[in-house]
Amino acid sequence: MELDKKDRLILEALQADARQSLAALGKRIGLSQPAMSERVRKLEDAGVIEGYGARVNLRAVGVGLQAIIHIETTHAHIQKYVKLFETMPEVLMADRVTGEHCFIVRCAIADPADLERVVDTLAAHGSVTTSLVLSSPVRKTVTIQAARLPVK
Amino acid sequence: MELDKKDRLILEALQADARQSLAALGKRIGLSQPAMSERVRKLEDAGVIEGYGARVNLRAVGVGLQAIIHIETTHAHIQKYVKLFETMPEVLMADRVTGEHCFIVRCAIADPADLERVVDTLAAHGSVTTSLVLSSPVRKTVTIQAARLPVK
DNA sequence: GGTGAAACGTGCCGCTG
DNA sequence: CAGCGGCACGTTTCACC
Repeated sequence: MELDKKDRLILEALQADARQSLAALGKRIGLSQPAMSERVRKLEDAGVIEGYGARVNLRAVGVGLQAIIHIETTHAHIQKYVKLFETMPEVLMADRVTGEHCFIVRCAIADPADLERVVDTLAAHGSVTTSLVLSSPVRKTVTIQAARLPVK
Repeated sequence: MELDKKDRLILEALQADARQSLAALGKRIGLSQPAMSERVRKLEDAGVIEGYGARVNLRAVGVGLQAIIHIETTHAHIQKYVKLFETMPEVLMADRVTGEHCFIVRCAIADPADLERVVDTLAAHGSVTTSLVLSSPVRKTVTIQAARLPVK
């Protein structure tokens, strides 16, 4: 789908606040409410907008810390890891990457015992290197998905 | 703020779809619409909900690839890097971490030339190690913020 | 829980390329 | 003539009491 200037403005505005009304959105962009409705629907149908999410403060749901864990393993274990990630609520994001590591995994950690458990679990089929997140100077909006909220 | 079971359900539901109506939300949770309205407002005021964002398909906005770049530098350059990140639209996320690296940075890349430019820029005050993202088996919802959408 | 106000979806018409 | 935006209407949803 081809995006024009107004589509980009709409995406910007919806990322800043996805719950604003179509009328407000229209006012900001310079379009009527029905026109906005139409454009947003098209962006959704074309898959440009994949959905809308709330940005939840992780500290408020008991996640005091995040860890970025690098995993090195052999090709034979790749699929096992993918399945493992899916069962772990602490795993916020897992990327398969090029380079000496196979996966880079971001985890939500409640406390040191939690971290230990996560590291031990992930070390099952490979070796792990753990970095703790001290601060996140840039964070262009990470939301964790509903079903995976770590249970407190 | 203390979250009860229903608050957690609300957070889940809003992360799955932030644009659903309060009435629909209430039906799902088992609360009246005014009660929902009140709860959501409190979650917002308490900072548990930090905002609402659209999840945008990065490919649709011209980002074909992501790279995770590790930066090693000396303490004197930390602040310079933070400022640098903020000026770079390609930087989606930057975390300061413990371990041998100082920063782990996730970048949105349009094409190889773009990657080269980003790497060169980031290598200004330290040394970088680049990993390309092949796939993201788990991605509990990353949205990039409006103002930083890479211009195509 | 109820009520006034605001938002949403739809159908129709006019403009423009 | 096709695509897109504006206007007006009925319906739903919201905020406040």
